[in-house]
Amino acid sequence: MRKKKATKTLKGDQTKALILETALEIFRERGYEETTMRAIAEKAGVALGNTYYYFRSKEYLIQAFYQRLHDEHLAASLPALEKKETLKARLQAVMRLRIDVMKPYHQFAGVLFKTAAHPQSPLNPFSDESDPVRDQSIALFAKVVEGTKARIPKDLQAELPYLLWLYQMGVVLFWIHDPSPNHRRTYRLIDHTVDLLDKLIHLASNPFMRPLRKQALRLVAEIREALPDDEDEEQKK
Amino acid sequence: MRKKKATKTLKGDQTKALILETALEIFRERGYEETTMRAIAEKAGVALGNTYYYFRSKEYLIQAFYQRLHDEHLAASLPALEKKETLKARLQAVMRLRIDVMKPYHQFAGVLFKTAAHPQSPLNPFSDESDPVRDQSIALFAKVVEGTKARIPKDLQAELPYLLWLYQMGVVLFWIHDPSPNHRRTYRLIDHTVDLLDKLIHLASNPFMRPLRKQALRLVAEIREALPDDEDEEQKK
DNA sequence: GTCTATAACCGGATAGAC
DNA sequence: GTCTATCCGGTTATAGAC
Repeated sequence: MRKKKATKTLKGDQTKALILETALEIFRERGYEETTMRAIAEKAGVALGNTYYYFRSKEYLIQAFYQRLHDEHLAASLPALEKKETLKARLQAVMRLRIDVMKPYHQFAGVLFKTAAHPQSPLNPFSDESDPVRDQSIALFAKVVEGTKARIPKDLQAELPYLLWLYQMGVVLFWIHDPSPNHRRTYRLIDHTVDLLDKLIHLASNPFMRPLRKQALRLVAEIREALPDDEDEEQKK
Repeated sequence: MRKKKATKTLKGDQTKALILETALEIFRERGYEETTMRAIAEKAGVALGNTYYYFRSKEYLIQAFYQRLHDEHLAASLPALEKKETLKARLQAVMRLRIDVMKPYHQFAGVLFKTAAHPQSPLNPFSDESDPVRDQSIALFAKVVEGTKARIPKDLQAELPYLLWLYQMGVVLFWIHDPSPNHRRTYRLIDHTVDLLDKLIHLASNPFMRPLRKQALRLVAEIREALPDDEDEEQKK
């Protein structure tokens, strides 16, 4: 009995993985909109209905993709972080790796933000605590901050990972719109903004800035707390 | 001959307006996704094909809505600006009016951001110079800045309207996710961020901050210049 | 140039049999 | 868990009327 269940789960996992791989493959080739669920099913050798058995909608394929992106990003970042000491170098490395990892999906990635910005979407990065990717991603930035010797005030240090995650979203948004060859502009943007952010963080850490910093951080905390749940409003669908 | 053409155009405009009104009405009631093109046509008393004659797709209805939002916002802002002198008061008034104007469309507005964030969408506020709404919207913030006596350095003054427009987008994004009754949280967010922004602008205007300010503004200029055209990459569709 | 009516296509999603 | 059949709605096409 136990055995049987185990095998079945395994088989299910395999099919699910197969469908996801196939989908991502076609997404890379043709983009998201141009890829039909029927095409995915056919190429994966399963029935249309079966893809819906594993992924409730086409959008859920993106969610799975999201998780995988993070896994790759994390795997690439950890060794890089071991070699860097300063906040600036660590942040720059992690941000650049994010783009490296996403590179093969540039044209497909536009859809990411499209659905991510939709409050009612399961992909919305702000709500849906059910979605752990966001927290994992913020945790990565916590690692970036923790590993430095920089003397950052506690209050700022606490919110910094979240703020850097937001910053990352901004950079990705830029990257999606960046048509320059090899995404040169995005890499340049990262270098410049990291430099600037580093300076700003040090400026904000100055005791002279304490009142302003406190006010700004209170605001950030408010925003964080306000956002996570909008599930209540619209129960339907 | 001339007469005829004029009359016909007029009639066309009326029909177009009728379709848009009807669409917005149903959008307000049922939301965007739940509103079918067939329902719009039926309620407006026109044939399905006719709605496509005036609006190339369902998304283009949103674009028209966008323009109308701005018109209303502008009309509400101008008189308000005449009564305010300080940058802080002017900015606060304009931001609050933005939410006032959008209020009836709260649940529908989620789609705005969804499509707006998509690089390939005609609604993307960054590309598509064909879309004049963005420039008009930035121009409104230019008015907000110009009308004050605050001694803001020229370089910052030049970019400030754009930056405030970005800030507005952030606030709207927050509002879309804000389920609090009467959007109280969004109004509070506006009050707090306006206060903070006011302080930051004055801080950035300090001669002591000149190098950092210059660096930040160079960055902003770079971003502005990089974004506006991604039409080239994807010609298809 | 504006509009109707109707049918058809296409692709996301669902139902229900096996 | 997998399949086939079907629905539903955005979109297109056609053919013709004012």
